[in-house]
Amino acid sequence: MRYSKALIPSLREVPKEAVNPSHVLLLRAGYIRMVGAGIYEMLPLGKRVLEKLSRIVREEMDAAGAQEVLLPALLPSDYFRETGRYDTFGDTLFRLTDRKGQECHLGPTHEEIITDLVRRDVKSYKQLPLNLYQIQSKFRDEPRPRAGLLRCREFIMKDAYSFDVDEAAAVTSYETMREAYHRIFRRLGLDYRVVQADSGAMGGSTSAEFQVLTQTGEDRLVACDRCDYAANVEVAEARFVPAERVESTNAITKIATPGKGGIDDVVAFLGGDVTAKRMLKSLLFVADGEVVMAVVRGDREVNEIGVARALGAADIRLATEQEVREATSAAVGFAGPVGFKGRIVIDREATQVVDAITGANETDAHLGNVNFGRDFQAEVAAIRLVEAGDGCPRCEGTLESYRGIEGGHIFILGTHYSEKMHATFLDADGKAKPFVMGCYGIGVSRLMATAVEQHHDENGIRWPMSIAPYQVIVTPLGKDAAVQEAAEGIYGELRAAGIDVLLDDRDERPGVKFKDADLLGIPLRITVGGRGLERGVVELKARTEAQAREVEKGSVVAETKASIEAALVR
RNA sequence: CGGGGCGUAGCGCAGUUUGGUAGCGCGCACGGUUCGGGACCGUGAGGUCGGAGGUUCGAAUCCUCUCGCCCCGACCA
Repeated sequence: MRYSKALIPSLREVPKEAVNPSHVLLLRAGYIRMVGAGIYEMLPLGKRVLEKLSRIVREEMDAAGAQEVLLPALLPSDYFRETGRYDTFGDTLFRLTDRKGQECHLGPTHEEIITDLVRRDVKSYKQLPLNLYQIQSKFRDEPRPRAGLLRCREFIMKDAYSFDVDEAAAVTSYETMREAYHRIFRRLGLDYRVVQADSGAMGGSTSAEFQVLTQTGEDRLVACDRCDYAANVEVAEARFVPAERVESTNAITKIATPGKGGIDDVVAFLGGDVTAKRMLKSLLFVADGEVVMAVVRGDREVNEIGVARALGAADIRLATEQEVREATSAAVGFAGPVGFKGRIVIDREATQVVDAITGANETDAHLGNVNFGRDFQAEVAAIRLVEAGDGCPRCEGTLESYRGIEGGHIFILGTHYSEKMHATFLDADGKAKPFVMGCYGIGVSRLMATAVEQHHDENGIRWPMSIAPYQVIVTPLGKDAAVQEAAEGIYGELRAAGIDVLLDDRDERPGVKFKDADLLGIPLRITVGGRGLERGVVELKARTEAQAREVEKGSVVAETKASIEAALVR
C-alpha cells in the first residue's frame, strides 16, 4: 500500500476523551474513530489488525475441530424468554420492536440461539461432539462504556459453543479449547496468564480466564513466581499455615478510644506494642438483604466476593452508615464481633490473633484481649484479599500481583441451557439426554486494544508481528531519483514475496515520516536515504529497538523476510 | 444510577465572571524557501458557539429545559 493513497488520519494531538494508552494511540494513529459512547468505526488500519487477529483465531479454532457459522445479531426475543435471560439481562440488552410488534434484541451472546440451532438439527449421539463458533459483532448496553475498545457497547467477539454427550466428554472439549486458546494467545504475541475466576451468574462450574497482563487492566490478579498458579484476586487464596493454638487467660477489657475509629487511628492512639496485626477489622455487609459481619486481621483487606461465596449469598454490598449504626448501635469504626447479633464470617488467619483488639459496638470504645472461640463464635473461611508477597497456595512460591484484561474466557456450562430449552439428543441407550455444553469467548476487538496496552512506548504502538497491519514500512528520504527508484524496487520485491508492506511515498520531511512510522507501530522499517545508497546500503530498524542496522540493498528483502519469520510465533 | 468535569473550525484550546455580532495553535489548500526525528515565510478556505425555549435593542456569554461526551464509584454473560 502506498501511504499517499491510504486513509490514515493520524492526529498530532490527543483527543480529549481518550485517557487509556490504547485508546489514545489507536485514535491518534488513525486506526479507529469514535461515533458514540462505546461505538467505534474501524478505519483501514484497524480493519487490517482485526483481520489478522481473526485469521489466527480461525486457524486455531478450525485446527481444533470447531466449525465456523454466522448467527444473526438481530434476534427474536422468544429464545431469551425460554431461559429467562430476557429479564435477567435487564438494561444491558439492546431491545427493539419490529413493525409487527414482535420484540427483538441485538445479541449480547448467543447461547440460546446456538442451542436452538443444535436442538433442531442434531438428534443423535453419533453427531457429537460438536463445536460451532462465529466471529461477529455483539451488542451490550453497558452501564458505563469506557477506555475505547476495551469496554464497548458494540464489539467483535469470537464465541464458540461445544455440545457433548456427557460431562466427561465436555471436559475433553473444554481441554481442547484451552489448548487452542494457548496457541492463539501465544501467536498473538501477548503476555498472558490463565487464571481462576469467579464464574459469575452464568451457571457454569468450571471456567478459566485468559488474562493479558497490562498496567491498566480492570482486573487484579495474582500469579505464583514458581508454579502456574494464577487467579483473579476475587477468588485467589494465599497459603495458610495453621499456627499452634494459644489459649489466653487475660480477661476482656474495655478501652476508651474517643474519635479513633479506623485501624490506623487506633494503632497510633494506643501506641506501644499495638500493631495492626493485633487488631481485628470488622466490616458490615448486606448479603441477600441480611446484615452480616466479616472479620479479618487488622492489616488485611476483606475480599467482598469471597465473603459472598462463604455465605452462599448471591448479592452483597457494603452496609451503609445508617445500617452500621442500627446493627452495632455505634458509629462506623467501632464494630466488633463480641456480642454482635447476626452472622459473622471470620478469615481463618484472623482466628489466630491472640488477645486481639476489636471494636466494642459502642461509639468511642474498643475491647482488648478478645479471643476467637472464647469470646465470640463465627464461621471460618478464607475471606481476606490476597496480596503480592503472600505465599502460593499450591507450592512454596510467592504470589506476585498484576493487572490484567480479560481476553478470553472458557466455561463448561453443563446442561444449564439445554435443559431449559429442551435440547436433547438420543444416546446409544435410546434415551433422550440434554446436551452438555461449553462456551468459549475471545474478545477480538478488545484484544486489538489489549495488544496496544501491552505493546507501546512514548512514541506510539509497537505491534507484535503477527497482528501488525503492515509488517514493514519502506521510508524513502528526499526526492532524489535514485532513492525513489530503490525504494520502489524494494517495495515491489517485498510485495512479490507476500509481505504486508507500506511505502511512505508522501512528500514529507524525514522527521514526519519517522514519527508517523513509530506512531503506527509498524514492526520493521526500511529507510532508504541518499547517503547510504551511495554506499549501496539501506537501513533496517525494528520498532522495538533504538538502533537501525545497515544492510546491503541487495539483501534487504531477504533480511526482512528472515526478521519477520523470526518474529512470528508458531 | 450517585459524584465530578466538559461541549466554541478536522484536532487541541482562549473568549463566558462584566452581553456589543468569534479568535489562537496544529492540521488542510495554494505559492516560495527548506529536507535524516513532527521546518519556515506568505496567502487562503473552514464555525448552526451541542440543541430548544426564554430575557434583551442585541446572547457563545444571562435564565429554564434538554441532548451528548469524559473521569471516579455502583454495575460488568
